[in-house]
Amino acid sequence: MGSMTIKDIAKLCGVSVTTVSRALNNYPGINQATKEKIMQVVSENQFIPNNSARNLKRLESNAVAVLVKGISNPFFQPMIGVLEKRIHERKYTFLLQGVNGDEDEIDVALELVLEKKPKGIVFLGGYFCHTQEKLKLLDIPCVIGAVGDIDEKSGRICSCVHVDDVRESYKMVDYLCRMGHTRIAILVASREDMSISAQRLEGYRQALRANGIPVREELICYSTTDADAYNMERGYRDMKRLLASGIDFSVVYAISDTVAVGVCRALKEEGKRVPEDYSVAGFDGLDIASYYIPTITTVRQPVEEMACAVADILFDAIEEHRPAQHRIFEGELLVRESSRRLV
Amino acid sequence: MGSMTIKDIAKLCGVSVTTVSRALNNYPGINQATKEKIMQVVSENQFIPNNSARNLKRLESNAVAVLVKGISNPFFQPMIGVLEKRIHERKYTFLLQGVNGDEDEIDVALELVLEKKPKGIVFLGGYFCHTQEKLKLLDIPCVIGAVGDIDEKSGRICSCVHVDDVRESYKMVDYLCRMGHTRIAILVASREDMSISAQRLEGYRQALRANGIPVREELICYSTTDADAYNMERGYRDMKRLLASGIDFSVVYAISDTVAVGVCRALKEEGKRVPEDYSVAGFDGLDIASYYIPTITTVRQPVEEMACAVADILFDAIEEHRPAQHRIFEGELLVRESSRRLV
DNA sequence: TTGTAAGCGTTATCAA
DNA sequence: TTGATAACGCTTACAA
Repeated sequence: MGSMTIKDIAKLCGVSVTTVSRALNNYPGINQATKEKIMQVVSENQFIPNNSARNLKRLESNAVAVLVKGISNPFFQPMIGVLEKRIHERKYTFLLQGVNGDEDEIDVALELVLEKKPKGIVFLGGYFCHTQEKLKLLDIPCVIGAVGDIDEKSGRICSCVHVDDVRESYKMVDYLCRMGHTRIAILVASREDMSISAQRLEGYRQALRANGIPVREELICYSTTDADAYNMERGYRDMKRLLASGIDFSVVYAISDTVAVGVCRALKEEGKRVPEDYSVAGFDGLDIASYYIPTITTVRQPVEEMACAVADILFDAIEEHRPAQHRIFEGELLVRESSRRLV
Repeated sequence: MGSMTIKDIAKLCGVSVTTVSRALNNYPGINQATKEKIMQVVSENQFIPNNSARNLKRLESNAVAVLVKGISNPFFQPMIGVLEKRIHERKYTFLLQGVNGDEDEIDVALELVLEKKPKGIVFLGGYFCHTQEKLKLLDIPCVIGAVGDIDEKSGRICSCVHVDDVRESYKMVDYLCRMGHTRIAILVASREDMSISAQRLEGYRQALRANGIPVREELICYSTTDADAYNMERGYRDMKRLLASGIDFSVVYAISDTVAVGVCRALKEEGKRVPEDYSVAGFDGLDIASYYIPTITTVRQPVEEMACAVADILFDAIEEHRPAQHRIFEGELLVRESSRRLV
């Protein structure tokens, strides 16, 4: 049978729809006995309230939405976990929604706001270059997590939490230089990328310059596609290509730890030892970087702390009406087995 | 200003709401000029239709929902990717929703059905032991992906696509036995688990029996918590514990490849070589298993094919009204560097 | 080709 | 403590 409505329940209980609604929503000022009776009929008939009708009528909800572009990115997994926990602790409903690669996250958010009326939104992933005008339309507290810099004007509307990708990347490359490396290959995303990949590349350039090492374009290896720029296969493929090219280098710095894993495997298969023949470095500080053999030198982003900050800032804005905040976290250079001093 | 409605647009254009609705929904029988004018006003004012109102009124949508319990499980990532692609190809809207660990997936689905009226649902993850009664309430085509066996009666209502976890696990353990191993440690989920972990353990028991090897309870290592039963840290921790216990074994069979990674790392740190000192085997056939050093012996589940089957079965049910189907896929034993014959 | 008006299932307002 | 009733923003007969 085509699912019950609140009216059917009202009829079955011999009360009005208002009373049923009150029972359903735990409103005060309703007779305990009436309420119990209603709730029993509700569960006997497995009645489920229609959320569309609720959302349509309700002026506000108690939800916080998390929109993730690239939900398969392992970097976001601990973030999502922490966010879920925090949001629940604060007695909000946690709304997780994936954003397709070809969708505009703000458009998705705008629809969501009309539909579900969340109290706040967290954006994870994506590029995030939106006009302030569009951001203003959102009109509820927003925090962007771990997407690198956003432009200054937008920053007054949206909070953001991230590491300084240029600086952290600089840290890594500077370390490699100090270890005596001068021919440092880097695996970045596509040439068109304007996001974290571009920033990490900028850090690379700055560090080389600061160490008096010329930037050699042939050592910058761009991904041909944007889709798989961050996976193991990509690192594997490009590493094999790099080795075959005969280009000389002593260390490979990969845009992410997953790519670094592919790099290590390719080296292994070509009979090269890490770090004896080539050093390898990654970025992010994923679990796999510390469980791989060899463990992989990386820059750890403090994901859990960052996720906590995202939540705190959002709730500050929701509950205390605090203005947008920007928190930049310090990454941690983790020197591990995959890199060594060049003698 | 508090967001426009279709009425405002109608007023601005000097037409009725019906006409606006027609323009918005690409209905036939509307003057091209009127339509263009309306669409211009719509975009000038950045009008966004309210989905709650739409869903409330509409008798059906064109969406297919994918509900994932444990969205961070790397096993589901390629599945989700393929599903998204297939669903889009068929011109359906792809709805991805996470289900919290403590939520009942059917309850979530029931709400969703009322709210969004999808044409079909895919369930990934979770345990899936629901009464047929409850499943019947859903009343739209459902496919359960990769969750192992569901009980027979439910099977008439829901389709399912999976590998035979008992048989595949048997395959792995039988292989290990044939390689001369008799002391095979296994890392499974918690004692209470009734899902894939229990089935893989059953396959282990059967294979040992078939090979005339007694099942030794001390070689069965249960996870203390259910939450992290499948991650690297868990494998690492339990492996260290197992080594410290002094229990004798020649191979460790982990419930998943991620756990196997943790196992390998722990062995490495204790100065043990894989496979010379201990063999290691995993399950699932994740990318990392083929990129790890050593590459990890595993049973590959044909995820992409399985995801395609999920989609095909669902669309068969939606468009051709075909009854529930069950497809059991064959896993593939991948013998790799992490295991060896015991001499 | 366009408009009028009746719902969709709920919550909010007000009165009883 | 309860109930009538008017919205919420949209789609869809049906009428013009």
